[in-house]
Amino acid sequence: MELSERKLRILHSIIDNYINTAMPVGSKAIAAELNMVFSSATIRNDMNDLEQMGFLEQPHTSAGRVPSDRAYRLYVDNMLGEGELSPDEIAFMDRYFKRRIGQTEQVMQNAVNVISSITKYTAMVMPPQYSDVMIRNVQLVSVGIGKALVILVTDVGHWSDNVISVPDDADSEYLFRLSNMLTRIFGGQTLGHFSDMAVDAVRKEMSGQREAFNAILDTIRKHTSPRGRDDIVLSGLSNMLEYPEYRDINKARGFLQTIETKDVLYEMLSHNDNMEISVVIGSENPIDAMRDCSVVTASYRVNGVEQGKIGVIGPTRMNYAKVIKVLDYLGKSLNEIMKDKDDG
Amino acid sequence: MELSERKLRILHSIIDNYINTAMPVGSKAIAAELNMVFSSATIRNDMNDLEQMGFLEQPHTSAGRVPSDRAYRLYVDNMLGEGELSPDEIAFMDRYFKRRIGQTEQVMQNAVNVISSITKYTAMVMPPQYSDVMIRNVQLVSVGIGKALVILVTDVGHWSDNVISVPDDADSEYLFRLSNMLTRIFGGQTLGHFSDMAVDAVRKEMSGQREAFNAILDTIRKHTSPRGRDDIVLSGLSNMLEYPEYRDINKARGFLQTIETKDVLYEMLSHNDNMEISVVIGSENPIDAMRDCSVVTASYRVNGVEQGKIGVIGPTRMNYAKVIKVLDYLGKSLNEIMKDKDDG
DNA sequence: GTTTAGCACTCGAGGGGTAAGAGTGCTAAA
DNA sequence: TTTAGCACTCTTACCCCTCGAGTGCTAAAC
Repeated sequence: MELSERKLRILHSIIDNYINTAMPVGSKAIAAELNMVFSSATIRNDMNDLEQMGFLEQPHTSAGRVPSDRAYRLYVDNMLGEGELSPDEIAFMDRYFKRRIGQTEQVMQNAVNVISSITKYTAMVMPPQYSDVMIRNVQLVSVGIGKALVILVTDVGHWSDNVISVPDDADSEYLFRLSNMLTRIFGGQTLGHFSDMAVDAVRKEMSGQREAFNAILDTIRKHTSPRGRDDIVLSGLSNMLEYPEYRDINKARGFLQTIETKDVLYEMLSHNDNMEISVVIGSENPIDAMRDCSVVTASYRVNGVEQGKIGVIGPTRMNYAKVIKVLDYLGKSLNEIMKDKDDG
Repeated sequence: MELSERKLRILHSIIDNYINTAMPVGSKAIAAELNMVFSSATIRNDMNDLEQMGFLEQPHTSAGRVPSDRAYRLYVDNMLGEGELSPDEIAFMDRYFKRRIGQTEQVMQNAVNVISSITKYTAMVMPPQYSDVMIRNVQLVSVGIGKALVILVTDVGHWSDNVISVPDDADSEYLFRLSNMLTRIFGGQTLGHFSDMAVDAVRKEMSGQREAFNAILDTIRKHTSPRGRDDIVLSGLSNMLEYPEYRDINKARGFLQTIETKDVLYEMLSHNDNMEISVVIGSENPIDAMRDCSVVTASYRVNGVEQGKIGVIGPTRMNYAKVIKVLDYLGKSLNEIMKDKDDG
C-alpha cells in the first residue's frame, strides 16, 4: 500500500486537527475540511488504509482517528511548513533579553521563561559547558587571613567561586607573584585539557603547599566537570496541566515527578548527538517515563565553541512547527547574548 | 459555651484523624478512639457544640465533621505535643549536609530538597539577605583590557559578580592602588548603610572615572537590594498532587501556577515579622490564592545577623507538628553550615 | 477500478433512578 | 448529663437506557 497524495493530505489534516483539539478526528470533519471534494466514505477508506499502515489509531470502534507517533514523525520530517514566527512573537522574545543582564543564571532563567510562555509547554535549559575554553589568566586575591580567592579568566568570561587556604603569612605581594606564575603556566591552555607538563610545573613551584595546589587544580577542573542535573533550569511546569492529556491527576503527578527530579531530563539533555535540533516523539524516547510526551531540544553555541541545550517538553500532539522555530530563534539569541558576557 | 476538657479531646481527635485520612470524621469513630468512655451520642452533642463555636464544619448533612481553620489555629497554638523528630529523620537530614558544599545556592537547594522529601509537602527557601554585613575589603582584578572584576569581601563571605570598565591603560599596579583606596574608605561600613561621606570620598578620588565609580557602587548595593522572586528555591511541587485536596486538576493547576510564578511566595517570604516560626492557616492568609493551604515559615540567621527564610506549603490539614520541628531543626542546621562559608 | 450513498452496527457519554451506607439530630428515658 | 433508639438526609455507586458520533460493509454509480 502506498501513501497517495490524497492520503497524505488526509493525514496532514487529521494531525492538524488533533493538535488543535485533542479530540479524535472523524471522516466527516476531514471531508468538510477538504471542501467536500471527496465524500466521507472515500476518506473513511483512506483512513482505514492509513490505520493499516500504522499512521492512525482508533481509541475505540466508534471514535474518530488519532495520529500515531509514526504519523507525527512523518509530519515533523516532511510536512512542516516554512512559515515564520509572527513579528509579535519575535518582539516578545527579544523584549525578554533587552535589559542588561550579567549572570549566566539570569540569562538561562529568562530563556526558559520565554520559551515556556510562548509555546505554552514546559521548557528546560542546560547551561553551557566550557571544556574547550581557553584560560587567559589565573588570579589569587586575599579574602582574609590564610584565605585566597581563585579567579579564573577565560575566553568566555570568568569565574571566581573557590576559596583556598594559603599560608597565614601570605601577603598580597606573595599572592601577586603566585598569580603571575599560574597565569604564565596555565595561560593558553584549555579548561578541559591542560597539559600534564603545566601541572607538573606548578606542582614544582608550589611544593610545600600541596593543599593550595590541589585546590587550584580543582577550581580549574570544576568548570569542565559534567554539569549535574541540578544545573538544569525549568519553567512552565504548570502549563502541562492545561492539556487534556494530563486531566488524570495520576498522570499529571507522574509527569511532574519525573520532570522535577531532573534525572531523566539530564539524561536527555546530556546526550550529545550534535544535532542542531532534535525531535523525539513519544514512544521513540528510550526513557520509559517520557514515552507519552515529545521532547524537542536544540543546541546553542557560544562563540561557536562550547554548548548547552534548550528544550521543550509537551504532549505528542504538540505544535512541532512552532516549537522548532522558537527553539531555533532562541538558540541564536543565546549565542548573541552569551558572546560577550562577563560572568561571576 | 465553653471548651470543656472533653470537647478539647474530641476536637484534638478529630483533627488528628482528619490530618491522616482527609475524610470527614464521624461521632462513632471518635467514640471508638476514646475507648467508648462516652457514647457516640454524647460525642455528637459535643460535636454540635464545637460546630456552633466555629471549630468544626460539615461538608453536608450526613457527613462527618471537618476541622475549621480556627480549629487548626487552636491546635497549633495549644495542642502541639512536645514529641521529637525520630533519630532516623535527624540522620536523614544531617546526611544531606554532610558533603562539603561551597555554593550558597547548593546549600539552599539541599535545604529545600530535604524539607520537601521529609515532610512530603512543597518546600521553599529564601536565600539570606546581607544588608547588615560589614565590608572588609574591596578588590579590583583585571580580567582583560579595560575590564576589571569587583570583589567584595565581607564578614560572611565574598562576592565577585560584577565586571566594570576601567581605562584601557589601567595596569595591575593601578588597580592595586585603587583597591587599597576603596578598602580604606568602605572597610568597616555595612553593605546596607555605608555613609554618604564614604561615597563622596570615593567620588572625589575617582573623579574622571564616573562610570567605573558608579559601577562599583552598584556592586555594593546589589547585595543589599531586596532579593527578587527568582531567588526563591522550590522543591516538592509534585508532592501536593498526592493529596486529595488537589484531586481536581483545576485546583492543582491553579496551585502550581501561583507557586511557580513565585510572586505570591515572595510576598509571603519577604514579610518580615521577626518570628522564629510563623504558621499561617488557610483563610488567615491575606493572599487569596493561598487561602486553601497553610504556610509555615521559619527564619534562619547566619552568624546571628542577616537572615533568610525557609518554609513549607501544604494542605490546611498538614502535619503541623512535624513541619514545625523540621523547619526548626533545619533553620539551626543552616546557621551552622552557613556560618563559616565562603561564597562565590 | 474508484468513488459514493445507504445502512446496520458499535461504543462511549450522559441522564435518571435506585439502593446502600454513613452520619446526623431529635426525643425520651436512664 | 448521658445514652439508646429511630427517623431523616445526603452522597456514592451502580445500573440501565438513550443518544449521537463514527465506523465498516455492501451495492450501486461513475
